[in-house]
Amino acid sequence: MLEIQRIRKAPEAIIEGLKKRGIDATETVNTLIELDAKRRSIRHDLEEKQHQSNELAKEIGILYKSGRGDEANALKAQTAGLKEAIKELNEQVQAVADSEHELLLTLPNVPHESVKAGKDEKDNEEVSREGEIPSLDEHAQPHWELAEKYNLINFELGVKITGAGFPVYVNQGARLQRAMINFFLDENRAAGYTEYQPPHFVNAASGYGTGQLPDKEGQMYEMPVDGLYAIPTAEVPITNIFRDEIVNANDFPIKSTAYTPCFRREAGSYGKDVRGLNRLHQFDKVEIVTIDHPNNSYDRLDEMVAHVAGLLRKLELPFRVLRLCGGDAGFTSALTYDFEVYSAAQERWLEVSSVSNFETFQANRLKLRFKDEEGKSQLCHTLNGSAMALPRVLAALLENHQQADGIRIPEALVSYTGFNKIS
RNA sequence: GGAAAGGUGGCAGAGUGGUAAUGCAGCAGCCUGCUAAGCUGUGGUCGCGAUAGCGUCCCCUGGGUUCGAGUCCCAGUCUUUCCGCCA
Repeated sequence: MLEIQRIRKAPEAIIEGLKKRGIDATETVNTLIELDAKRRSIRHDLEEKQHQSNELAKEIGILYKSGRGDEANALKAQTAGLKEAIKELNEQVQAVADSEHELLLTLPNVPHESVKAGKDEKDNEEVSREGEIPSLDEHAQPHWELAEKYNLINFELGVKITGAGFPVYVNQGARLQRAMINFFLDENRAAGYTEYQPPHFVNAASGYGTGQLPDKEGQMYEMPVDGLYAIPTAEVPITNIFRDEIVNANDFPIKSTAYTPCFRREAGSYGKDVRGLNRLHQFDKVEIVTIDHPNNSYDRLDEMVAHVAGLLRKLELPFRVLRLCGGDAGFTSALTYDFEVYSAAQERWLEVSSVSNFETFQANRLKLRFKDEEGKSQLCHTLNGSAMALPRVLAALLENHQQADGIRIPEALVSYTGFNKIS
């Protein structure tokens, strides 16, 4: 959620920035400014009346104490009108604040200056590319065939137990999953991230805190009896650790990592892209979350990007980094870098990680702040990224490292898997 | 699931109708041969204001009673303890 103060201060900059997303926010911004002015003016009146009322109550108290009940009763008569006015103003201010808030929620984050205007993924900019795309022979198979051939993943079994999109990993497939989780967590920990094991269900307040609610409600699995939601990413429980907190500026940067399964309904996505591991209802992911001072958040973003690149390098996967254009970036993001690994057998790029700086957009809803040098509360910047999402890494691993007699496990993973080849 | 007790500032902890004691911690300043010291100041929020300052709201949440609510009433919620069930 954008800060109303920021809109009030520089409405033109907001409107200009949002144009990169292909949004004309002129009307919304103008309405917001009107509502904001109205709210503050009513509030001013309200506070004045409340002040009068407080003063009167105080006087009445003093009069009673000194035994001058008659005078007190005379004053009491004056309070009736004030009370009425306060009640009414209160309702007015609430109504204006509600519509202001509602409107504010419709505005996405303003893109960073480096973000190009654009409509969709075709307008994303490639900022770097690394690793060699293997030239596979004609017998090269996509991962869903490899998974079956080597009995790594059983999709049908998942359908029997639960439903489509809930695969069962078996044997070396299961061990590889466990190995990757440990590998990623160890790497993240070595890079200074504190490891967490958070709940896999969250309450509604946490859903609102990170912005899954109210807009993406249909994307989460929900347990209405208990009012809980299955997490779509570890970002939700991890970031909400810091909800309503005033963190110590000396602790910056606050770096956290967690492995969790992720649950997504993926309502409305069908077709080719859902084949195999490309789109699942339950998958494993190791997430990194960073909280930092506004002055340092972009340095931190670069660090996180470098860290994720290091992971892919160790997995010996060819990848490219994209800076998402305005139209393709997420609602809450100011700047997002996507990592895509080339899937040789599918002959296309697969998104394996996404690293974003949300600036204050998330912190504003979370009320996540720190005390600046002057002792004033200021919103933190939050960033997060996947490091990494397992299914597509697994897919790329299987496809890119396939050989005639099996699948080669990259060096860095061998001590985790306990085997260097899938056969 | 049953019963009881209880949610007060970063923490501890008073306050049963008159507008949030006190201690500790943190921060800022001052002082200093009593040195694991002393003194002073310092909660959050939003609004007005250039600063100083002024005001509003905040004692789990939402309602209610009252001139006035941390305190009384109603509803909800969470925590703790005991019992039951249980990996």
